[in-house]
Amino acid sequence: MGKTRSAPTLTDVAREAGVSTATVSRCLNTPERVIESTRQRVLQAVESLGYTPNFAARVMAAKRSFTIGAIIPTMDNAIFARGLQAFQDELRERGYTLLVSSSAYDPEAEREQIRTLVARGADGLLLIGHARDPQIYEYLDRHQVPSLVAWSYVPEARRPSVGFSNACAMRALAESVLAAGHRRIAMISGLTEGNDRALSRVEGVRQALQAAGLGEGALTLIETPYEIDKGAEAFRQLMALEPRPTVVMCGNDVLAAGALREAKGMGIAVPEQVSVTGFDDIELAAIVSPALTTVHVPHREMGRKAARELVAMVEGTSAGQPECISTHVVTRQSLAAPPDPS
Amino acid sequence: MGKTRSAPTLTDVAREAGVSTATVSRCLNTPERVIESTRQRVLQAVESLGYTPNFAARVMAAKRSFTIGAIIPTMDNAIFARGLQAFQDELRERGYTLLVSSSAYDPEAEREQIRTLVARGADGLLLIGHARDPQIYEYLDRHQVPSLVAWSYVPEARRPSVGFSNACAMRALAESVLAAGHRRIAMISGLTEGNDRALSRVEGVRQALQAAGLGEGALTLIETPYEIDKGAEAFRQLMALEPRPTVVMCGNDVLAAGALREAKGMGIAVPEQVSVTGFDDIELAAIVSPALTTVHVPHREMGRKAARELVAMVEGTSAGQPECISTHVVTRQSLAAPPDPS
DNA sequence: ACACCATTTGTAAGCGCTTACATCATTAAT
DNA sequence: ATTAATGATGTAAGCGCTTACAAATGGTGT
Repeated sequence: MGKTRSAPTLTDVAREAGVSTATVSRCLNTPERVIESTRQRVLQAVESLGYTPNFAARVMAAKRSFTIGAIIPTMDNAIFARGLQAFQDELRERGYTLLVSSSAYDPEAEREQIRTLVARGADGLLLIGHARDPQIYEYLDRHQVPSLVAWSYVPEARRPSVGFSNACAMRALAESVLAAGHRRIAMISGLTEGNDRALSRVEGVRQALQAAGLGEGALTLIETPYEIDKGAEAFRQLMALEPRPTVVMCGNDVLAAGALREAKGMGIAVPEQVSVTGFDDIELAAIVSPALTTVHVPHREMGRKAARELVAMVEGTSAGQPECISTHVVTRQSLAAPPDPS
Repeated sequence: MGKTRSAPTLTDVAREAGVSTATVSRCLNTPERVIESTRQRVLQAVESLGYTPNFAARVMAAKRSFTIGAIIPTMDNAIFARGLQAFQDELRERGYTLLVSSSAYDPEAEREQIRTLVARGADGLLLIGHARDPQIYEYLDRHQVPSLVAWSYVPEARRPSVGFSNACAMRALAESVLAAGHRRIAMISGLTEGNDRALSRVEGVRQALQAAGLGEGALTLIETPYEIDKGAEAFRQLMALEPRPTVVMCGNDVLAAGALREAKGMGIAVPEQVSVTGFDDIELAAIVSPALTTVHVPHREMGRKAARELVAMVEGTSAGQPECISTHVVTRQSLAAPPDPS
C-alpha cells in the first residue's frame, strides 16, 4: 500500500535532486541555463516523484499564465466550433493554453466571464464582435490584458480585430438572391441587440435592396434567437403572410436548417415554392436537403490568424493589426428562381 | 487622463476601507461573519476601486478553486455539447466554474489535459468513458482530485460513473432493426480502440444478432473516426458489397448523417433501398432527411446528475454513487423494412 | 601569477490571498 | 460587580513558485 503521499512540490524535487529550488525552476523554464549533468538529475527527480508544477503558484510568481481566454456566445451549435478549434491549435503551437467560456448571448454574463478570465490570469482575451460596454475595455486596459475581436471586421472600430465584414458578405448573398429574380424577400435575423454581426447582416440585405432600387417594403424582417426551433417558428409565420415572400434569407445556417425543417413539415417545396439561404457554411449546410446556398466564412483561417495576432499582442510584438478575412457565396440547391406568379 | 492605475489588490481595498486584509477577505467569502457597517464600507471600497480578486492567489491560499474540469473527446460536433451545457449550468448553481478541454480522442492528449487541469487546481474532474490507463487514476488519487466518468455506465467498473449502458442501448436498437426484417446488417462504428462506448455499441449489436440466432456472418463492420466525411466514405464502401447489406447501423448520428449524404449522392433511396440508423439523437438527427431512427440519450439529465454527483464527491458528501441513465429508441423515417429480394 | 569575465548555482524576497490564532469589545449570566 | 461567553477584527504565517542578486566556480589573456 505504501505511505499516503501527497502531491510533491518544487521543494521536494530540489531535495531529491540535491539542488536549490531555483535550479529546479530553471530546469523547467529555461533548461539552457542549467548544466547538462544537473538537469539530468533534476529531471529524473521530477520523473520519479511524479511532480507537476502548481499552476496557481507559477502564475502568481511569474505574473504570466500562458493562457488565453475566449468568450463565445454559444457552444450549442457548430458556429464557433471550427474557428475556435483552429484558434486553439495555433495557440498550442505557440505554447499557450485556451480557456473557453460561453456567454449565451448575454452581455451581463459576458462581462462576468471576462472578469473571471482576467482574474484567472489570462494573458489575452478573444472576444466575439464589437458591440459591448466601453467600460469593459477600460477594465481590460487597467489590468493590462490585450484583447482581440473576431468574427467581425469594422474598419471604424478602434479595437484590434480579425474578422470579416458581415454586411458585405450578406450583401453579396442578397445580390445573388436578387439576381435569381426574387423581389418579395423575407429575412429571419438573429437578435440584433448587442450583436453587431446580426445587425450588419440585416444591413447588408438592406444595402443590396436599396442598390437595386427596391424600397423598404420589399423586406419583411423577423428577429429571433439563433436556434433551430426558432427558425422553424419564424418560417411558419412568414409563410402565413399574404403575399408570401418568395425567399427567406436566414441570419445563419442554424436558423435556415429550422426553416427547411418547417418547410418540409408544411409540405412547402424548397426551392420550387420558396428559396432559403443561410450564413456561415457550417457542416450542417451541406447535409440538409436541399443543401443550403449560404455564405462561406473561412473559420479556420480566421481562428489561426486571430491566434497569431493575439499572441503577438500579448508578447508585445504587435499593437493589434486589424485584418479583414474575405468570404464568398456558396451556391447550392436551396436557392432558385421564384415560382411563376400564377 | 488620471494616473495610470494598475489592478488593485486586497491590500488596496483594506487601506481604502480602513480595515485589515482579513476583514476584506471575510467580506468576500463569509460576509455573515462581518458586521453590517463594516461590510458596507468594504463593499463600497471594492466597488470604487473596481477590485477583482486574484484567482491564482486565492487558489493558492485556500487550496480550493471551485473549479471543475472536464475533458471531452471533441468539441467539433454536438455530441457532447448539450450534456456539457447542462453539466455547466448545474455546476454554476452550486458555485462552481467549468473548465473544458478536448482530447481529440487521443489518450496521450487526454493524460496531458488531466495533468493541466489538476495543476490548475481543479477540485474535481469529469471524464468520458472508462477506458484509460490505470496510472491516471493513481495520479488523481495522489493529488486527491475526485473524478467521475460519464457517457458510459459499466457496473463492473470500479470508478464512480453517471452514464448509460451503450451495449443495452444499441442492442435495443438492433432488435428494432431485426424486428423490421433485416438480416444483412452492416455497422459503421467509431474507432473502438481506447473507446469503451464505441466498443460497447458494437457489442450490443452482436448480442442482438446472437440472441436472434444469427451468426457472425450476418454483420459487416467498418471502424472509422466519428466524422461526417468518414461516415460517407464507409457507406460508399458498404454499398459496393455483394450482396449489399439492407441496413447500415451507425455508431453515432454524425456518421449516420454522412451515410445519408452519401446515399443521396449515390442515388440510393433511404429507407426504401437501404435503412440507416444513428445513435445519440442530437439535433441533427431530426433535421436530416429522412429523419434518423436513433437511440435517444437524455444528455441534459446525464449532465445535471453528473454535476450534482461530482460536486458531492468534491465536498465529501458522497463517495461516488454510480448511476445508470436509461435510453430509448426513437423511431423516425430512416428505418423501414428491407426491400423485397428481387 | 593575477585580474577579469562568463557560467552555474544558491539565497531569499516577494506574488495576493486565506485562515489559525490573538486581541479587544460587548453582552449575558451569576 | 465580576466572569464567561460570544462576536468582530487584527496579526502574521504561509500556499508553491519565480527571479533579482549574490556567491562560487572555472577559464582566459596577460
